[in-house]
Amino acid sequence: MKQKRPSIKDIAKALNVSITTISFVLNGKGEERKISKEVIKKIEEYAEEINYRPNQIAQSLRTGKSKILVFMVEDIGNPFFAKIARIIEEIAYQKGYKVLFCSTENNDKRSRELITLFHERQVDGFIVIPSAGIQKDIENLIRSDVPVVLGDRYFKDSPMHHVIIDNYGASKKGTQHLIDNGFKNIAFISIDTQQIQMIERARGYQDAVDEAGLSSQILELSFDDIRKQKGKDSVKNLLTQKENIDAVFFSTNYLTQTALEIIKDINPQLIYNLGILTFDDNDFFKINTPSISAVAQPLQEMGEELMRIMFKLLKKSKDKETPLMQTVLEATLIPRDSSRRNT
Amino acid sequence: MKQKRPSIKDIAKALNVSITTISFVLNGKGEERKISKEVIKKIEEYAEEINYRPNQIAQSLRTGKSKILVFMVEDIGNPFFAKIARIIEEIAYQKGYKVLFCSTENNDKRSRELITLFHERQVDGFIVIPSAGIQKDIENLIRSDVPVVLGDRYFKDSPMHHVIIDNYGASKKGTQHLIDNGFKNIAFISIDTQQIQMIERARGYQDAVDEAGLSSQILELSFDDIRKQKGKDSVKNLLTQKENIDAVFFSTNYLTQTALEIIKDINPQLIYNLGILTFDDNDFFKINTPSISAVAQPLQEMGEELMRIMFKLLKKSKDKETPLMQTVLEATLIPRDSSRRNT
DNA sequence: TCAACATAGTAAAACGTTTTACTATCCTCC
DNA sequence: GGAGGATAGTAAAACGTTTTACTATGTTGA
Repeated sequence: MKQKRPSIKDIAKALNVSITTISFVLNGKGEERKISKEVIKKIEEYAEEINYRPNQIAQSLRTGKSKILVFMVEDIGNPFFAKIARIIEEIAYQKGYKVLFCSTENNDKRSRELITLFHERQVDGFIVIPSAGIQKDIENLIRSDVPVVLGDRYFKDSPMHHVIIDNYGASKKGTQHLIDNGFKNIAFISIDTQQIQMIERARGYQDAVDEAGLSSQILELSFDDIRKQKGKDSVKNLLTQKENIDAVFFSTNYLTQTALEIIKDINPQLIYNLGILTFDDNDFFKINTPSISAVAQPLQEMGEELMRIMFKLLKKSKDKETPLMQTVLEATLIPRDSSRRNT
Repeated sequence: MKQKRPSIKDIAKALNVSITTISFVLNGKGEERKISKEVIKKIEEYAEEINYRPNQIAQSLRTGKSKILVFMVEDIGNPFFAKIARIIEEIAYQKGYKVLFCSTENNDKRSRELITLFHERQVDGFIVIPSAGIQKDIENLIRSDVPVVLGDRYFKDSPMHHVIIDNYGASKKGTQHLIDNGFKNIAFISIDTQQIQMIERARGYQDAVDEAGLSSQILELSFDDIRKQKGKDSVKNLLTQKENIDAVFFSTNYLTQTALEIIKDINPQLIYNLGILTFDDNDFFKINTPSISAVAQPLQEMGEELMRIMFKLLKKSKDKETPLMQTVLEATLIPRDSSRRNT
């Protein structure tokens, strides 16, 4: 026999106390509301005994809060995002929040739909890795007083809370590392996007190369072409036609992944003669032969920082203005074999 | 000015119709309940016009359904699970369900807590990759009439709906592949666990080796030790002390990952002289030098099948018994360089 | 003595739905 | 002319909380 979960009403009946009193006591307002010690004790003990848990849905209906956060990423199957997700999940659960994950596929339309969907279902807050074209939608969201924190990227002319890394600096540092190791013709392979983080990375590369008096070579692939023949051909062209290229800096992890495949395809030996550096570390870069040097983003800190800001926003009282919280973290260069020049 | 979302009440007021009528119409029961065409039309048009969306929380409170599913995995940061998560997410959203992901860390206590947590918050269904010791908890869950589907593993003496692969067959086939390629001393490295899928994999290996008249060598690491020095030392011992071992079959992807690191550590050349085969494919195995042969699980089908069963369960009427749904899928052997014997 | 206040609670509305049970009006048929 | 049935709805309870406004009783102090 499946008996239903006890509700406040059941406690009320059993103890012959009013629902109100119980609610006050269980919400820790017993003292404040002048409920006597005995009654408080009686209620707490009984609640414990029957293992009472408030019905979250009823609470949500009444309070308008759902205790659910949503984490919108490009692709939850991408280890970079999956790892951050893991960290966020952990912190959220500790504070009694649950996290919904969803993949936007970097697609504005889909992102918009998801935002609407979750906004309607009244999630309490959004942690978003935004696709490039949803600035307006996010602005609307914020205007309707929903806590939003952006990660990894932001919108240039729209001040929002965010946690990013110093992409320009990291990229410049990475490029410099290649230069220091004696590479002279460094190509930068990136995504054809208006996303600020990619632009910054390209800028960092450009400046480093310029300052060293070297020539630059930027290849931008479209997000959709990457895994298709077209994308592969572009990379192939870059690496084979221009024979002078001696190192490649990839602006993001999934590019590297595809490119390594292509490089292997072109010529298995090529990888040993090419300097390789990638943004975003990955467990496998360490294992690869040669191991791949990376500019690693501080995932743990990013997750923690995103959540710190989110909880600040969740706690803030409606009336008083919250100051803009924008954190810029530093990436770490992890030099491995692939960026060593073998003479 | 933030205006609140329209509710049924607002429509009622605007159109001068009762709440009941509106609810019927919007739930498609207009005809059935003999509401006139004009009223139906009027209500539908107005709802459209003001972009009315029912409040899911109120619906949940009333109906007891939350339209939320939970997907419990070992670690959402593990690409194997992240990929399945992605597939499940996709299907769920299409049907108007959302998915909560959570990581159990293969820890019974944590799993139990999560089950309780979500059960209390009345999620509509559980898709679980169970840790070994939570059979009782899952049984309880099922007893209280919550749809549950297990993935990847199951409990031997407890009939539940599940989607698994033929681990024994896949493992045997993999081992056989190594044997066919001329390896004579194949070690099997696995996890020290009672989980059925691991036991089956070990059995497949054992049988294949036995049938070929070769000697077997099984190393079981504890889940906790894998990333610690202790685990590394064990693997190192196996590979260096017993000089006769010429191939290694890893029972799961994160083992392979750690092991490749260790192998590289011991001697960068070793990897070329060792046959390597792993369970679970990964984008990087293809890229690695040498590329790593894998026994790949059909992620897409697993996800689809899990959801197919879940929706069957969600739809079923309480009274009639659902037959046990247990799907066994086949894994695919992907031979790559690491299982080729270089003489 | 009685106004004022503190104490220890409680009743009832509200959140936004769904659903059961009801009603008012008209029509038909004998 | 009125019983019975169809038509086209509606009122109100219910889901389980939170919260506002209220009350009954006792205590104090001038």
